[in-house]
Amino acid sequence: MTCRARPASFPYNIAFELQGAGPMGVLVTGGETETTRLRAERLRKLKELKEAGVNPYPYSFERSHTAAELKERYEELPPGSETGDAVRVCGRIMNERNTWMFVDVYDESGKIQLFCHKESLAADKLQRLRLLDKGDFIGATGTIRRTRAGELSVRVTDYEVLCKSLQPLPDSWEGFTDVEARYRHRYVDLIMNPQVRETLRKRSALVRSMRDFLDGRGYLEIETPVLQTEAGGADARPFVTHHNALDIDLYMRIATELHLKRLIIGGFERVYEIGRIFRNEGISTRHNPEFTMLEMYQAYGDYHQLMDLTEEMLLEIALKVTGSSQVKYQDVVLNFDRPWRRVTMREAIMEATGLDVEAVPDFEQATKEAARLGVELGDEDTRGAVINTIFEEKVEHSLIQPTFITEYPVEICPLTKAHRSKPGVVERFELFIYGRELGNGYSELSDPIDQRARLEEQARKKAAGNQEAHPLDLDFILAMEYGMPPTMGVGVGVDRLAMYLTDSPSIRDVIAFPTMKPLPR
RNA sequence: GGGUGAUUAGCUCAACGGUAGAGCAGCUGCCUCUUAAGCAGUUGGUUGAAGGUUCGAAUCCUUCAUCACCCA
Repeated sequence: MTCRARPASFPYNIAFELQGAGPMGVLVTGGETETTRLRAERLRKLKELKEAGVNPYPYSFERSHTAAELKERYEELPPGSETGDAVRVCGRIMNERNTWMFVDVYDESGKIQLFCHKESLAADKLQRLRLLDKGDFIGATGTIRRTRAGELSVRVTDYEVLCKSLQPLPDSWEGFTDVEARYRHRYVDLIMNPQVRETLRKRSALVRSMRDFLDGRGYLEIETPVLQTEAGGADARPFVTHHNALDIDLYMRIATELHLKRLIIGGFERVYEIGRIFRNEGISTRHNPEFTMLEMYQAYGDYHQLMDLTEEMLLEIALKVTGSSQVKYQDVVLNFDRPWRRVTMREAIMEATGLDVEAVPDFEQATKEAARLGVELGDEDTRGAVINTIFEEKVEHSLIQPTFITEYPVEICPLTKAHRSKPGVVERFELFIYGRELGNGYSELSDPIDQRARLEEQARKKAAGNQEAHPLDLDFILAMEYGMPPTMGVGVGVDRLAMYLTDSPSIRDVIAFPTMKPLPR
């Protein structure tokens, strides 16, 4: 049966689908394509290897050195010199020159060149090299030499195939640059673009130093539920899922806040979680539907101490990940040295627009001021919400260097303690870097009666159709009635921080497998 | 959600109403020599999908899909 003659009812199976491929290996059925041909060549070589008694998918390989270890160890070896030092190296074949005389093999640490010459490699093994392709894995035994051209090499005396690859790799000279293909086939992106591996390594270092910082100060990392009957703790739409045995809908968490506070109520004084958060919102260079956030809570502290701690932590992370407190990001240099600027929202708006929001008495006046400033409003329904929108429109984008904005309107902060001396505002800060929100912290509201009133107000908004309003989590209020000590708590966007510390323009660059809309079958 | 743009060989890109091309990869041969991929030859396409206009469409129009950027 030919592919083209295949009736529509032909049963799909993976082996058949893999026959053909569209652009960048997007699997399709049927059709004689270039990929089919390239793949068929590799299948032919695979068959020939098997016929020659070679297992192209063996079980292990005992390596003596990585490429980087050899480079370091033989740094002083002069060009043109041979040693008798036997080594065993392995990795992926990325390049071949002069009909397999020179083979570039990459392991995770870097490149090592294989030198395959008839003087040292048996004739049948030499001939069999031609059954290999770029992308295959190889393990080689040989002796160390440095070529006249100065390239550290292994003079191969024997080798074995460690994996036969069936898919052609992109052109290594022109590179693999198609953004969509890179994200959809991240494994190819990782093979071809070393920068991608470096970015993910730095992200790993970031998370590690974040943990080190908190663990070193006695914070306890505790995991809280992803599946919840109410998704609270933030203004966001949740994902809904279903539990079959219980036959109930569950929501995926949009914050870890309400559970971490329950732990404070339970007696832990320093807790944190670096956890995956899910928000059912749009996708952009700054938003992925699932992302990672640090939330940290500490008893007996307030938002002033919290700003100090946040500064200290982020400076330490920047130093550990990038080696400097001065971090180049896109067109600017971000200065993480302390102290960072702290300014109230009122002052920031006044500075940018001349408007003193303290002189704005109510919602009606606030909307008039917004209109006067050319700020378009959406579904803002309170004075505080309008002021916040004015801030977002007129100030936020200008906060390039790390800046704490403090004293938010009470209406938009249902989980925050009222300011101890100023009416209408709460003890909250948001941290802005490069014009974007990176962190959010406050003196946590601990009055159960006030908390209930604020969440009931949110629930009214939710009932009225505001899908981002907080739900009324009665168990959370019950917990709070048992008593929560004065507490400070902060959330920090790990992905956005990773963007800054790796100079990545898109959040997708710092997520190994970003969310992609599926292609039609 | 709105606007703008992109989608052509495995990869990177041309061709912009008149015969679908190049480089690299692949294949064959030669060569035991290097690093921009040794030399020579050669294969490879439902131009994202479906309609439409036209003597003729990769090119113009419509719808759809995906991605990017900007705005909300």
